Amino acid sequence: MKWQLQAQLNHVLQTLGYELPTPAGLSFPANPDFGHYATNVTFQLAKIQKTNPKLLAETIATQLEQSPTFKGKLQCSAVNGFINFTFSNDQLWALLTQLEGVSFPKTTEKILLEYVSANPTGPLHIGHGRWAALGDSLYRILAATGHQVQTEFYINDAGNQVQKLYESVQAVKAQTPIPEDGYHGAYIHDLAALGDDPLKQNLKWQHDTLAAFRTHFHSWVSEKSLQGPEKIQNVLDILRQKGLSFESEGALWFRSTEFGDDKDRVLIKSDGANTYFLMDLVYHLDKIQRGFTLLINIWGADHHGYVKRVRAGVQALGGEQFAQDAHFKIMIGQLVNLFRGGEPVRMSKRTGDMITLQEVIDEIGTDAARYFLIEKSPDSHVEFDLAVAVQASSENPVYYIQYAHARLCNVLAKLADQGTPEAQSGLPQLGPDEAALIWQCLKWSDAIWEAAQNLAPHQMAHYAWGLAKKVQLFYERCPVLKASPAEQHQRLEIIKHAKETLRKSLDVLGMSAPEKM
RNA sequence: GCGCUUGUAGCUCAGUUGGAUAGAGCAACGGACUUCUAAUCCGUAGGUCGUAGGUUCGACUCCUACCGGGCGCGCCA
Repeated sequence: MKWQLQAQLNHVLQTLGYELPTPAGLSFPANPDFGHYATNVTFQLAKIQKTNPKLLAETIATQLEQSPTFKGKLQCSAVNGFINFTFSNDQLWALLTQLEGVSFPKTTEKILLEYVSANPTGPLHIGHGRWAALGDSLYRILAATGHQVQTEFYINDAGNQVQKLYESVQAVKAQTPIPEDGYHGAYIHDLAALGDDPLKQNLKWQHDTLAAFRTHFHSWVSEKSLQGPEKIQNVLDILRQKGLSFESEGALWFRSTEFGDDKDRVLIKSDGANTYFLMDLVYHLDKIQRGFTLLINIWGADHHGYVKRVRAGVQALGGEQFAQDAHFKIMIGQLVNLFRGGEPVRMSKRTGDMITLQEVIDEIGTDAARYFLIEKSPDSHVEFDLAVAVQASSENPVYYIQYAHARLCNVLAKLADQGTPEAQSGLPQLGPDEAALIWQCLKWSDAIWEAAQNLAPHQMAHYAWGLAKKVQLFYERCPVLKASPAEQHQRLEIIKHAKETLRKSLDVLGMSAPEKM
């Protein structure tokens, strides 16, 4: 909605002869008295024209309201120098009932979203859960807003860590001590007992956990599959031709300092082995060669030191285009601290190892786990209390949102039994709680579009909560079953839309929308 | 030491990219159950936005310095 109105607004301002330095933007006023949308374009204009923003706002507001585009459709008023836009209740009703689907601005980027990409050397932990919730919700949000997006899991199945995994499992089988720098978790003993290829088994476990977490990937790319000599040679050739590699101390280096890295990085070690970094460059060039124009990576904060060198590499290989954040985004998620009833939880009671994502899912369920991991901005360090997450109380927003959905389903079911009211002629008389709920539903497209633009799934968690709040209020104050036929008809329309919007909101969060609770 | 990140109500966090009187939830206190499912709703209280400067019509937001938290600084992956 917003971008369409924004486009209209800019068009009208242009025809009125106002020259804007940047297109006028719309925002949601914090105070509901200030209408549904607001613009501060008057402040920018006043600066250029050296006039008083308040007077300017009054002039423009009048002009806008009289313009053919907005006349009779939108109330435009000048307050404190802002211009506020308000839909009448009739207009809200029309928007709700006449809206046929939602169209988003066209996008042309081909997006590859890579996330989790855990080492196949052990079980996933709660941090992986956060990247999984973040990545999968982001995928759902991007897909729902018309983006071309694919998700991918990169398997680090080559190199020392995997070697150590094999050695550790082998040691247990041979009943010899596990090497000092090997893996010592209880799961190593499980792997030894199972007898299968430990790497494949770990991958299966990870895959199963991610599936239980409702997280799905279009592709799983193995590091091994990229080890063909021609792919590696290709990367080395490009760097050499651009004069970005050099030999020193028996190793081959990438001159990443050329692109702002703190120091140059080794590509081929003096013992002749490829570094993990070189393989990552091969992988990223492969992404670009597959035709993706926007790469998004989600990494844990413990890898942020790696950002500069990979950016440098991608810029060197993919060209200037990929130097821009617009084409290569690296999202850093802060780590998660687990608690249970206020006490820190690090270790699993069962195994004594780091508590796994699977154990968290088993304990609190996928819905709650996903909500609490997605609720906060990726930049914030999450303090996640497992005891709160399972509480069936008002302390728990998961139930609050799902309960709102279940309540609406219940009313709809009862209404279906008792017979739905006939459509009424004439315009509905909307009360404030009805209008507020309608507006919250209409804002869904703005909310999801902005969450997509900002790569910020947590904004959808807040939106969903806000919608649930409006639903609960409506439920308290606007009975449906006992309403008069006219009221019942309009309320039925509203809760049908509200239910569907709640369901869509829960869906992009990867949460279920129960019909009964 | 250097780099990234973070600091907002007692607690957990938002803050629409520089706008209007800084917002929610929980906890606290007071109220509402002959209900469409009380897993709910209403009200009250709670703040020098880490500190100090700077930029401008206007700063939680941008810049600088300092203080505190987290993480990272391998020819590991």
